[in-house]
Amino acid sequence: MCIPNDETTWTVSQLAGEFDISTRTIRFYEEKGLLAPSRTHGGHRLFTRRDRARLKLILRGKRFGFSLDDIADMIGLISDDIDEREQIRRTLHYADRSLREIRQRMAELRLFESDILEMLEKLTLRRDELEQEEGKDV
Amino acid sequence: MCIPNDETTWTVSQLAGEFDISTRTIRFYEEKGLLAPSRTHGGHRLFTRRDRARLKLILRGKRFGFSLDDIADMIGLISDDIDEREQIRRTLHYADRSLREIRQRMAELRLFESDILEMLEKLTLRRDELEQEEGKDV
DNA sequence: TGAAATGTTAACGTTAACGTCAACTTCACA
DNA sequence: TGTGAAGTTGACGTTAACGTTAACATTTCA
Repeated sequence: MCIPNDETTWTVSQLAGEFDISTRTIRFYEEKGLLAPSRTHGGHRLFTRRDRARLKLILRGKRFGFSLDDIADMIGLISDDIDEREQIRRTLHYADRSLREIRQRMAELRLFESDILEMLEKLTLRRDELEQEEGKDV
Repeated sequence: MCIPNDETTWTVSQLAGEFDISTRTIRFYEEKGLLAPSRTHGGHRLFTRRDRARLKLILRGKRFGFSLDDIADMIGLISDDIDEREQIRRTLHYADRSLREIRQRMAELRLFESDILEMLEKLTLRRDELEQEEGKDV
């Protein structure tokens, strides 16, 4: 009746290897409340498919210049002291903001692209100009 | 014969105000070689339309998580110790790389968007589920 | 089963990107 | 022409995001 639960798990170093970051980085994200992996009996971290997806999101956010605090807002901080409905409400709220932010960045990225293209064009022209001069001079 | 040169200039605080950054930030960018405004007789910085465009590019790059060193590569550091052709060659080289990088980010941004959308959808479902339960319980 | 690999927390170190004085100079304008 | 606003260069302070080391515990596998 239920979709069979995928019980695959990962260790810190496995995830660190996969995403090319240090284990320290992952632990740091947990310190900041961005991750909350479960533990083995001995206390070792155990990452589920859900934790992995969250890490992926964090790293993606980082690549766009969002601070860890920004990202915490976006994905909804893990707070044990509020109930699930409130948690969902918060996350939905920030998800909405995030979407707008992302679309804004998308537009900016296009501007950035055209800036670079323009620069490229001008420099190419200037280069050709210099080559002309050289042709005469030398 | 030539396009009339637009001689508009700006002071540090004018640009700082326009882009909502501190004058210190602008000076810092100059220290790093990212900007090279001309000076008045007295030594005050004077920004041309070109300098302003460069600053805009720097800030745009920053918003995508590029470090100042990355950006320096992208727009071509200002080095007096090489000639213009070499300068242009370098800048063209990095501009090319930058374009690829930018397009890569664009694709990632779309992934980011769909991640958030997916999360939004799931949470909305879960919320509705919770509301159903509450309807029964209370 | 025992030892090498991998994990843990705690604490201090590092670096990029500025913020914040201080002491002084230049600019704009009444 | 003088005075307040704005600018200048040091120099040191701060913060986010980890790196690094130490001292110890747990896992894994021959």
